[in-house]
Amino acid sequence: MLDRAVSDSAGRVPVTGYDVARAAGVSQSTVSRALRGDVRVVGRTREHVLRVARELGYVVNVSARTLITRRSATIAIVSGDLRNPSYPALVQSLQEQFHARDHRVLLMSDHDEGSGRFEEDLEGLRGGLVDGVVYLSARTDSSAVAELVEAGLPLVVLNRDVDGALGRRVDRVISDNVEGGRLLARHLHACGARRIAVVAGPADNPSLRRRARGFAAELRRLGVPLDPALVRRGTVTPAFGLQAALQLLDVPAARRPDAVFGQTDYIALGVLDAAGRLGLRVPQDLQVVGYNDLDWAGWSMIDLTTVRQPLAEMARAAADALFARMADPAAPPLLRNFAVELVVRGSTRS
Amino acid sequence: MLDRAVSDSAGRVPVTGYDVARAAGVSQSTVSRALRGDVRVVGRTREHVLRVARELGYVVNVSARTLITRRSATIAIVSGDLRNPSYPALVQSLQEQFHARDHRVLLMSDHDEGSGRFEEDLEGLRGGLVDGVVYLSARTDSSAVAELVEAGLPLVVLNRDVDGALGRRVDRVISDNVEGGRLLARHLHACGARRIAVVAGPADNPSLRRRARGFAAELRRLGVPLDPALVRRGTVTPAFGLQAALQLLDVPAARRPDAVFGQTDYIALGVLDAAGRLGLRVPQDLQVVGYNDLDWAGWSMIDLTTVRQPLAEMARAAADALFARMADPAAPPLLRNFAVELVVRGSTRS
DNA sequence: CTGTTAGCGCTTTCAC
DNA sequence: GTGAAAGCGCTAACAG
Repeated sequence: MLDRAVSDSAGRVPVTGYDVARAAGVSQSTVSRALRGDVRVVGRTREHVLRVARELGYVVNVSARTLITRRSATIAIVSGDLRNPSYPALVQSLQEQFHARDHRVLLMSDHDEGSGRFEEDLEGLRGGLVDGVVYLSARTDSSAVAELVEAGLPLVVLNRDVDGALGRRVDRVISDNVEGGRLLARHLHACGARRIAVVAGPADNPSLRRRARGFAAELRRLGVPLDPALVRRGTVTPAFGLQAALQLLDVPAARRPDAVFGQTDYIALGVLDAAGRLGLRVPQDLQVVGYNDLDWAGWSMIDLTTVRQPLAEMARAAADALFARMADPAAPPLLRNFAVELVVRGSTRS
Repeated sequence: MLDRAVSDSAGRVPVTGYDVARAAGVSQSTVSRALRGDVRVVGRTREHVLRVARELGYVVNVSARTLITRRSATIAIVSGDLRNPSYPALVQSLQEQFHARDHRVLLMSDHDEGSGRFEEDLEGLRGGLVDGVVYLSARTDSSAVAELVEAGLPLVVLNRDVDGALGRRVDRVISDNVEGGRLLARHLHACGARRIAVVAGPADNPSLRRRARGFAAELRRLGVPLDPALVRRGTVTPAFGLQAALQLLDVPAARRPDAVFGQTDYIALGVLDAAGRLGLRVPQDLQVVGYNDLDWAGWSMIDLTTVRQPLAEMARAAADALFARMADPAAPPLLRNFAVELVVRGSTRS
């Protein structure tokens, strides 16, 4: 009886299938079969093997299994900074979806844009680390996505529009940002807003751009075209929303906007803050709308009119799409565009 | 020349080190060395190998490497539901810490408590899937932690007190909840509060329990002991905070509390909401304090007095502790207890 | 410096 | 129904 003394980084001596086989008096392949519930193993043998395995504290080695089956049962989620409140709900929903399908989730963050570290990580993804990728970061640079698709890795882009030729080749699960923008424009107009300002996020974010397009187009159609002088562009943060709104609103009443569209709830929050600081009552003196219907948009102290995307269903659809892609790499690219919903609250006159 | 036609689930034909070796006219082990930057490979050879590897699109197979090195360069983070705002910031910080140390992050959620699925997942962790675990869920049941430690897996518990014998055997990075409770009690008392209510979370959460202990002890010391009739216990949600506060506050003014301690900001939010609905002015008619200093506690519409934990430093300490544990499994258990800080805002009279 | 060789622990033919 | 044997792709001795 060989005395195996190999230990891993934690100093543990791993129990292998051979150890179980020896203790159970069967062959290692029978252990493997028994543990995977192979029908060919007769009941008595199987139960015996399982008991011995449990007694020895045997756990199957994931790497060895992955190496031979070529399936890691792991999905990568490439997310933006979780402190940005757009991401956690989506990541959690995805995690639940994949968990329910017996897959693990590797969390990747792209925060180090341009540093080269991210590109390095992507390489890992191609090394059999994961069976598929859900990409939900708003990273402006699509080359990462392109590279992964090129490498043949199943990939679904979630909640992020993709421009150009790539957009037509990759699976996408998105919501109707153009319509969302239209809904807000129509609502604000119906509430009497006529001098409307926009606090926008980065120009290279395709989702925000579509949102803006729908918003502007609808206002034009309604006869109150957007005044370019009332558009501010910056980051998706309350801080920028505050700063931009202070600029826009701290002017003589006659020239002051009567409504502000914050392109995300996070921005709109800063706008609400600015209104408070300037003593403007919402919605009497100023109407405010956001986008996303984050958790806190419904809290009574915020009470923000906004647009809701069906995040949970989108996560489910993304998981479905990814598994479909894994099952059939040659299938035509899929596009699911979910309808959005206007959520009217106290920040507009309704 | 053998024509290899094995393909993985995505239909890709993987390029192996042997393919590179053949194309470069060297041995496979030289390829391995060159790619890992082994000093023994001469410059000329190395560059040649690297170029060929790049041309062929070679990526090292992670499973094979893990199988032999017994290090997956992956850390598991066991988190609670990311929609609970306590978690995202911590998860993100940890992700950054491990990323900076060239480790990946496997995200595990414990949401399915008691379903058996979670236990199943833990088994995976023992199968060489990860090199270590950071446990930051508030799951009441510590058996999972115990099991992992028992199995010899390096594990650090972050931001969560652990009771009993286990607590003395496991590495912990926490903050001083007792002191945090004291700080709030002292502050409320100094602000004139005398009839103080508490909206508490689950009784089996050790962190909240310590927080409560410090709070109650300090009030007692100050001569205004907590009235048990003014304590409500429930879930860590604004909804419960609202409901509990409505009960506590919707009474004749003489019997009404003049301050409420929401054991987390998330609860305190519901308390603020209740105050608003009952027409109570904060802080004139009612003072409110929370705990955690979440992102939104500082927004002007919330403006909540609370206690701040140094989350980023705690995440760094947790990563340090975990790597130390991986390096020396026999080291004595570590306990890092971070100081907390009172953040005074507009919800108390200061 | 480079090549040869022996596994890591498992799944999966192929025999019996 | 079970066992023997052949690798999966890589790292790490050990030779030379």
